[in-house]
Amino acid sequence: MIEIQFPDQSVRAYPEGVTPFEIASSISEGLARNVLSAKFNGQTVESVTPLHENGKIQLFTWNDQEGKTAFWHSSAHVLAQALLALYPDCKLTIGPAIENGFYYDADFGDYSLTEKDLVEIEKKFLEFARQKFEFKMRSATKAEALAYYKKENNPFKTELIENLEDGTITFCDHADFTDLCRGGHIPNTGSIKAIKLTNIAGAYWRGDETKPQLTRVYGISFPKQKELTAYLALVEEAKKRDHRKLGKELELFTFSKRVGQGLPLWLPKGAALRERLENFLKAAQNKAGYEQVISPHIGSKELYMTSGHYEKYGADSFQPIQTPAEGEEFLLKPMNCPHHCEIYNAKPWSYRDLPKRYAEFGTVYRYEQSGELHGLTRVRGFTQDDAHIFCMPSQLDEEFKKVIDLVLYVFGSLGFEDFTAQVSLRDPEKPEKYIGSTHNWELAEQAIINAAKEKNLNYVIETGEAAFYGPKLDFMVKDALGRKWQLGTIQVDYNLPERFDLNYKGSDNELHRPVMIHRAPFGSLERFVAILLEHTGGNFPLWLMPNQVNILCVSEKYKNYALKVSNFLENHEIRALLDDRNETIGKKISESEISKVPYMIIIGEKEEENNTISIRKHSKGDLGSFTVESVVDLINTEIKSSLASFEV
RNA sequence: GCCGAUGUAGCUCAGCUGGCUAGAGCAGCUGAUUUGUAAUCAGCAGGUCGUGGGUUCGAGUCCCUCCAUCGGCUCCA
Repeated sequence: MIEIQFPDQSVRAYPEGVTPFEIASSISEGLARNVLSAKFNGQTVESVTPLHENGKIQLFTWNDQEGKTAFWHSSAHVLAQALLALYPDCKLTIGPAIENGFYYDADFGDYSLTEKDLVEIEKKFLEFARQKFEFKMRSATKAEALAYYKKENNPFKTELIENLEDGTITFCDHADFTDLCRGGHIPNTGSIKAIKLTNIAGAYWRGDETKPQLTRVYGISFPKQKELTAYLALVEEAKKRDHRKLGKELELFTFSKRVGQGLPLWLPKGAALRERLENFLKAAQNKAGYEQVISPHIGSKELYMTSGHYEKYGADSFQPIQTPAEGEEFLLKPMNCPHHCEIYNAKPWSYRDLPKRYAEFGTVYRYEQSGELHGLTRVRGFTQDDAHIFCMPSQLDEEFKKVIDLVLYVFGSLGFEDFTAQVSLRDPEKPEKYIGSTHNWELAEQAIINAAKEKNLNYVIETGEAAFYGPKLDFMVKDALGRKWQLGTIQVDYNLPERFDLNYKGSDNELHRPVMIHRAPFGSLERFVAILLEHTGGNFPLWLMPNQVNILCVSEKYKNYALKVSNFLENHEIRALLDDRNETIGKKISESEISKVPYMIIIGEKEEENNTISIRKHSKGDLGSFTVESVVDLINTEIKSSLASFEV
């Protein structure tokens, strides 16, 4: 007998060789039916793996992420089986579970798979799934594994196996299909009741641009048809919050083929919104001791050679502009840091002057590959809410934490709660990607980790994600469709001060090197507005709204009174628009609701007589009759309550 | 940049396997209506069917080029 401990700490005895599935059956028939995967002593095991020692068991169902992962991982096996059945010459590579579903990469040779083919593949998939094939793991020696895929003439699998240690290689069989696999399956294919192959894409073998491109088939599967239907409805709903769609509908920004791809044009409402964001941050930065600076949109090529950016990105950038007579070379400014270094260098500094905090809403231009452009989230010209802090090494920790406070204030005031902090460190295996001494990198990485810990950030560490000159703390958020984007960023940099020979006179009367912090709470105004649009669905916080109030006249007769109301609001700094068109009140309300204006003031005979107004709240309906003064209070109270407080 | 898909009026879309002057709703303009909490009625106007080429008696529809967009990959200072 062995002793099995459950997550609630209770312990039960089972015969040696018991499987997780049998354990589930011993608890309840329902659990046995629903159990999808299991962990034993923290290790993922098959639900049919016999257990031979005492240990802790965790059983997972569809309600657990682990259960879903096993479900989708197993679905990938069935997808591979279906692909091979329909396209016997295709070469399978890998197919993992992902956050929402799974994919499989395969080489179809000269055949190019299209969406029309997906229907057939789905059919084949379900045909296999229904047969309740069991997933069975088996070990193989390296020689056996290689022999199998040599016979299959599959160079991709062969390459994978070459890199594996002999003795650790396992296969998973179901039906007559077999695949190289580490494990983690559901008991059998029968529980996969619904499948949707969502799209086809190209993907490079092993994620390497220089290697062959494979065809990737994405899919998602469910234990019930109903859940697939609900999922697809959810995706449709999310598409309505797409910032590209809302930006057009709300007249915030546009693009023009003639201006050029990836170059956003801000329409009046969008520009005003953006300006409010800028003013909001400027006010906080003033409080926090920042000074505004301004730098030009181009800079001499030499500037970026000094900073090291030219060497790193020069070849893949917009190419230098040359002056007609002298042949001098200038680059469109791709980042503000080198300019700010030269601003720092404009005069000598004492340690008493530090930290210096230079802020600029700096518009920069970067050549992004055409296939990379995406609405406002990835563009070729954008404005960073940039600032560079030059401080003594002893001030670094405190300055870094102050920046975190500022970022949290910005996120708080805009209702962003759903973000993760990502500590991006260098990849120790690829030192050639980075500049600067190991010692400085270690200092900087430690400073960031300390600050993240001390500020109680919920952070994850990603190696290999650092900038080439230093590690970063990035604030990541998801868009409507769950894609991750970086918004705020804070970066520690020992390298640019070195390259620009920045210094200050210390108390010892010697010259010392300052440390530099790059930071941008929004990241870029473009991306920030995009994500804000998707998070709010266009219902921005009231203080940001292009129009806060629509004044709607029941008929043109009440225009004069409406004008008085309009002027009153304007004098109280409320953004109100008067709709005195010859249209029915129903139509005006409908249009106002569609344009998401937060408040409507309705003015007719009653209101004019009693010197009142009636208020309707967007998506809520009629609030009743009020004085004009009370509207101002209502709006100001709402604005105050939505803004976080910022103390320095 | 790579793989795949898409491109018809300002917007959202219809136009079947190629066949008369390319349609609708919304928005716009004109007129009537002066309206009470999500769309008043009528009329008018609006398109070289993304671009350039080709096939054909005939192309919005088929083929190719380029451009842009969308979904991924790669990249992201």
